[in-house]
Amino acid sequence: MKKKSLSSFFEEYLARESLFIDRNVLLPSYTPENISHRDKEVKQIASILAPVLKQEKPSNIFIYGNTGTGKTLTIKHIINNINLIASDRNIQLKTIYSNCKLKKVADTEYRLIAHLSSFFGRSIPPTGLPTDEVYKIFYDSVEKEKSTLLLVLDEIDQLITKTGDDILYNLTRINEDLKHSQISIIGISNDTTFMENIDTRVKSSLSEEDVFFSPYNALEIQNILKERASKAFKENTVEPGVIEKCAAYAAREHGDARKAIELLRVSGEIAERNKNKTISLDHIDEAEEKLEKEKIFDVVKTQPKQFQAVLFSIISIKTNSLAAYTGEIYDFYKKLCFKIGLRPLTQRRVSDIIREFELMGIINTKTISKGRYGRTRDISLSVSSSVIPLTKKILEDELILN
DNA sequence: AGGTATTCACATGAAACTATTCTCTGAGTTAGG
DNA sequence: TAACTCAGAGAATAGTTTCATGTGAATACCTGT
Repeated sequence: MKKKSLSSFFEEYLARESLFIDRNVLLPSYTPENISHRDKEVKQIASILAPVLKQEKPSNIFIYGNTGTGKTLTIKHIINNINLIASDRNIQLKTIYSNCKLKKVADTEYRLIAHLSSFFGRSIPPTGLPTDEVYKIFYDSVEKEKSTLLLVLDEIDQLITKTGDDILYNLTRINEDLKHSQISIIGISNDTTFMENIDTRVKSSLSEEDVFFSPYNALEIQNILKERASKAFKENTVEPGVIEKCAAYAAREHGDARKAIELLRVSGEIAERNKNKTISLDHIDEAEEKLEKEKIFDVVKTQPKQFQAVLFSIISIKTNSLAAYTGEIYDFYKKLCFKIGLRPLTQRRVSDIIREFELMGIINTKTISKGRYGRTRDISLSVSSSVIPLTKKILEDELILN
């Protein structure tokens, strides 16, 4: 009986007409043919990089701007084009794109170099070797290649803040030693203030050229969305006002186009699942809520026990009183640990954990001084109150399950 | 009243420690010639 | 004697702890009026 209904469900699913032509167009991994509203930047970067086609070393570039302003997209687009021409004309050129945020791939000095070496077919063990050794392997493989190397380091700020600026220094120094090859570094950063606090020597060598990506305004996001929507959805499936609303949402988030596109995609998915023929404004609201829920549930479930315990403490205190301070949370947390048989961490560590939750965007904190009564952080939840009870429930389950 | 010094309750920073995972090396062992 | 095994040294890394220093403003304490 059940089997039958299930198969009929699939039948129906297949028979139903999809709203999408190509869902991939709305995924973050999609690279469009041409990039709108970034002509100036494309031209600028292209002219800086053009010398590689004459076997000359282009300047290092530092690209910065907020998330979702098309930095990665633009650079990938340009790199693709250069690669095409280079292979056409038989020009010795190798480009490597590496995202420094990816855990276990390129988020430390050792791993970054190991990762880069892997592009030359050298596999390097995840640990055990001295870092110098890894540098040597990298150096040798680059030297043997006898070509120009364009190195794109995305989210380079993450790498530098985590491991210090030696890497950049070492990389630029390797370049000086190379005889038959040369390396150009293209650093991409989401943090617009990042350049201010790194070593001046490194600074001047990395940012021989600067390119700034300003946030898209609402109108530009609308255009981008329209373009994507026309490729992703069938005709007349998007109700009027939908694009505008998505754009407005993203403009609120500092012109983050990625978010707008994601919102549109999820709206489409919801509409399709509800068997609606069109995507309406209500679907966007639903999508927005769904995205927020997913964000927090993901975090909650994947965090280690200690983090969960801290978050649970925050939520518990927050639901009982208006203000939550570090001290109270730590007390609650310690009792909680005792109850569930967890070894409590020091307050120092818990303080860091709280900070990390803030970085994840789950809570907001504000350091305040209560004068004679000390200094602390005022902690508030930054997720909508509708998801809190459920989050608390999930945390409870996770914690008790040991 | 007005000004200055204290003081609280943490924040923030740096260094050191712990545990885990992994490679490399070289001594000892084994099996075949 | 060559091949193999296996323990120990050395690395990288994540997650902490320990120690040290910093900090903003409500109060306590003066001072002179």
